[in-house]
Amino acid sequence: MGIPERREREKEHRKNTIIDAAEKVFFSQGIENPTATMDEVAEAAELSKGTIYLYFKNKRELYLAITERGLRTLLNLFQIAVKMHDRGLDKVNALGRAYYNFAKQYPDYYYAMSYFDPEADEQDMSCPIGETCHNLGEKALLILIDALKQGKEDGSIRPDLDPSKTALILWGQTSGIIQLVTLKGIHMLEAHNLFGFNSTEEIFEYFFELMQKFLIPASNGENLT
Amino acid sequence: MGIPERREREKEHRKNTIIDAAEKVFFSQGIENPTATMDEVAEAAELSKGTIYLYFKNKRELYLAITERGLRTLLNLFQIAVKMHDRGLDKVNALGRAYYNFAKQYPDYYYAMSYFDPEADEQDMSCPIGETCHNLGEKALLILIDALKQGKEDGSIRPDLDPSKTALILWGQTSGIIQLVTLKGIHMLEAHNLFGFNSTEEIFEYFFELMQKFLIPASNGENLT
DNA sequence: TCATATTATGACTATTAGTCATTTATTTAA
DNA sequence: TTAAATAAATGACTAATAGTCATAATATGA
Repeated sequence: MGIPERREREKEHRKNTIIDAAEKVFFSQGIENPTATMDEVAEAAELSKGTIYLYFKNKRELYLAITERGLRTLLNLFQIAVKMHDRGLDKVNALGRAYYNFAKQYPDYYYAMSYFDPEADEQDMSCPIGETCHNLGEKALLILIDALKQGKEDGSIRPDLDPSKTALILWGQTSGIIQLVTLKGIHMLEAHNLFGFNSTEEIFEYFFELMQKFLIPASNGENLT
Repeated sequence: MGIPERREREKEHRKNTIIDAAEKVFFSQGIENPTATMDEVAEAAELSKGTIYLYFKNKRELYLAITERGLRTLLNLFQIAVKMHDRGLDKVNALGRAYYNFAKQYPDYYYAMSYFDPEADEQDMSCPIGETCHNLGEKALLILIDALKQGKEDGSIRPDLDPSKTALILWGQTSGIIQLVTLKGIHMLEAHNLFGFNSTEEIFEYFFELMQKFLIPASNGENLT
């Protein structure tokens, strides 16, 4: 009874072939190639267009499949990052850096991902790939929450911080900074001579310093809900 | 010789009519109606499609014109916000709140704007409207920089902060949080019972508290470049 | 009133996402 | 081995829509 299983494997393999082709096409000609067509994807995959639609409901779903790959990559980096450190604070730091490095190393994936969430409507979520993406995003956030929890326990992070709330804030802030540095403001930054920064890396380091100061236990501890 | 002037005025007026129509069409059916067509815009404007293209180079430029309106609205709110307060710190606070309120009050404009920057490529910038948007964004940032400068002078903000750098960081962080709260994570937030928050407003308030703590002069002043 | 310049029109073209009747390949069972 | 049944693949086709352009309508000025 191995035939259905083999078929399933082959199906999965073909799916991946198509995603490979889609990445080639979507990522070519600079980021977010707006002229990428399904015909091009089909040609790159050496399949007919109809076949593509046998494996993916529509273009958007194919795009989501790329997003999923990006999320898996990021999650991997997160898992490595937390393993490399012992104290909670160091883990949180490493997670932030991992996020930034991911955006720099895989700008295409990052770009795809940054389009996933904002556009995430019911339609997106109602397909299996959409759900998977959602779950991967949650997993990443959970890693951050755990690191914060651990930091409270080992004393490297202020005891008055709520891990969930703080994780959410950190996530939002960090995303914002990364987006500013990597996508948006390249023109703006250059026009302003980087706002006094010598490099985009320095912007992120500065931000990091601030986060650090916020996370560590204060000598004159004040309370935050 | 008043005829050319009148013509110019009429042209401007017609342009606005078209933008009005475009807003009606683009903003209908929930945010980012992907089925909004130029034919619909033409019909809403009671003009033929060809005429639309007499006033706007393409769909993207029409979309940018909406973005411009959003930016002008935000800039107005910023100008009001700084006028309402005396101390630099209070101005900075008010600016953050103005940004958040803008996103809540004009979600469609906010959505349009959040697509302006990420997609801003050479093409966008090479048209007059794109440049105008760029300049409006810069103006907004300058208001924030000025507020920070003033805060340093009047002692309400830590003297060791660099206004430009800090403004950039604040801008990025705040955008990230607002995006998280207003666009992205609605599903995620709800799935997690708001991560311990009782409302999205509370998330923003929490964030705000943190910012406050970061901005005010520390009793045991540490140095930040 | 006529010639010129400006503004408006909508039928038309080009592009591309998505479909579906038909063909090809594989599996099953007699 | 072969024929029926099932699954996978094809590509010509349809529908939708951004953008064009030859033509028409309107306003201006002499």
